[in-house]
Amino acid sequence: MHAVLLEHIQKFITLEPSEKAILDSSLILSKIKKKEHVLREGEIANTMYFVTKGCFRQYIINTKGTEQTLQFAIENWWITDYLSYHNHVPSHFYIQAIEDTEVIAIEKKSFESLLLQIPKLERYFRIISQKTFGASQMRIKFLFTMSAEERYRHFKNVNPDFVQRIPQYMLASYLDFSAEFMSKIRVGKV
Amino acid sequence: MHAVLLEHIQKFITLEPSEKAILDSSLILSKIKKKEHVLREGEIANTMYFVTKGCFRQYIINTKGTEQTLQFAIENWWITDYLSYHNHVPSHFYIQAIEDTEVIAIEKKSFESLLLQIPKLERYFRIISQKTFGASQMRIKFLFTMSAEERYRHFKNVNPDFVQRIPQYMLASYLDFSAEFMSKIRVGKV
DNA sequence: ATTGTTTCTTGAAGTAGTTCAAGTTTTTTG
DNA sequence: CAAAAAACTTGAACTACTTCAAGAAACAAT
Repeated sequence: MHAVLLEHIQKFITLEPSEKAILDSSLILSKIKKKEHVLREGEIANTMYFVTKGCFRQYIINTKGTEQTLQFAIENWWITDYLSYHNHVPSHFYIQAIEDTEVIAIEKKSFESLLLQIPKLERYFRIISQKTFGASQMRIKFLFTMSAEERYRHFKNVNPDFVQRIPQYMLASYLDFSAEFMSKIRVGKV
Repeated sequence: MHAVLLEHIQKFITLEPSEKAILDSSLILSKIKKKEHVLREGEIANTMYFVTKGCFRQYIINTKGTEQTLQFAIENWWITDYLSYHNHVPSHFYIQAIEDTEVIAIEKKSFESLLLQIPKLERYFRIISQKTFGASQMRIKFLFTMSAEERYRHFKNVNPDFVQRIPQYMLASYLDFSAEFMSKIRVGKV
């Protein structure tokens, strides 16, 4: 039923049939329409989302009133504001669907009870969050060492399909330059 | 014996006396002299470090030959290159002591066997790596939204003692501006 | 104490990117 | 298929930072 998540989990741990059944019965698939938010600045994040189809983005609104995307979450990614989630503090971020998106949403309460029922899941989440942090380190490395154009070319090489799929101004802000500069890079006027 | 780590772990999970004993017997404290490296670019990270005293930094050498610090690890922080660690690929980073430093170093093998003996530790590492990732998201937010001077003032407000403790050029690169510009910010010539 | 090494400072010149404002194209929606 | 909304483009003026080169200060080691 929740085949996508189950497969992802089983890349890292092995589940008994009984555990799969528990998982299956405690997860709810939910559909989020394009442009809908699942988290806004100031709210406390108490849900984790696993994207099975579509795409979320995490963004902020800066002092100039411009949106800046900090992260995308496509198929097979978990997303939430972990700091708000763990520390019960208001979030600095918005999380929004940028396409019609299907997710498995888990509330903190059900998440904790799921971990009690299937302690092995702690391992799964431990491994993926360590890897996610590792990816975030690489992201900072790229931001520090590459020019705007290099960041764009590199991102496009690694994610050719994804680049086609999203508004270019969102990608520009994710790569930390302006929408106008993105336009110039793409035309080659830089 | 390894009181610092034990305390840190017990902020998140509760250990039985027997589990504490296992932990205690399987951990080794090690001392790293100032400027010594525990990881170099190209090597595969297969050790995790928990800093009990002193300070590590993770850095790269950019195309101009300048060192750029991506992260500091002080007391109570775990550090390694998680991407290299999990994927068995050569690291992009250096990890170096910037003071005489005491760490608990755990090799991948002993780490895995420790997790088998005390599965509860999965939970501990799950929680701290989620929080660490959360912190990394905030770091990217600050890099995106604040000017160089704002980043410096903010960092100094949050970590007044730490700023005193490290070479300013390392902090400059961590905040993503040049050592010269740091100097000008501090004097107020900007 | 003296020498070498590391870190910090200063100013002048340069540049990779931003900002603004306006127009154009593409996509979405009733 | 119109009309509205969203996304993209363009050029000109600007600026927050970098780079370079050289000297000064602080620190460490014999």
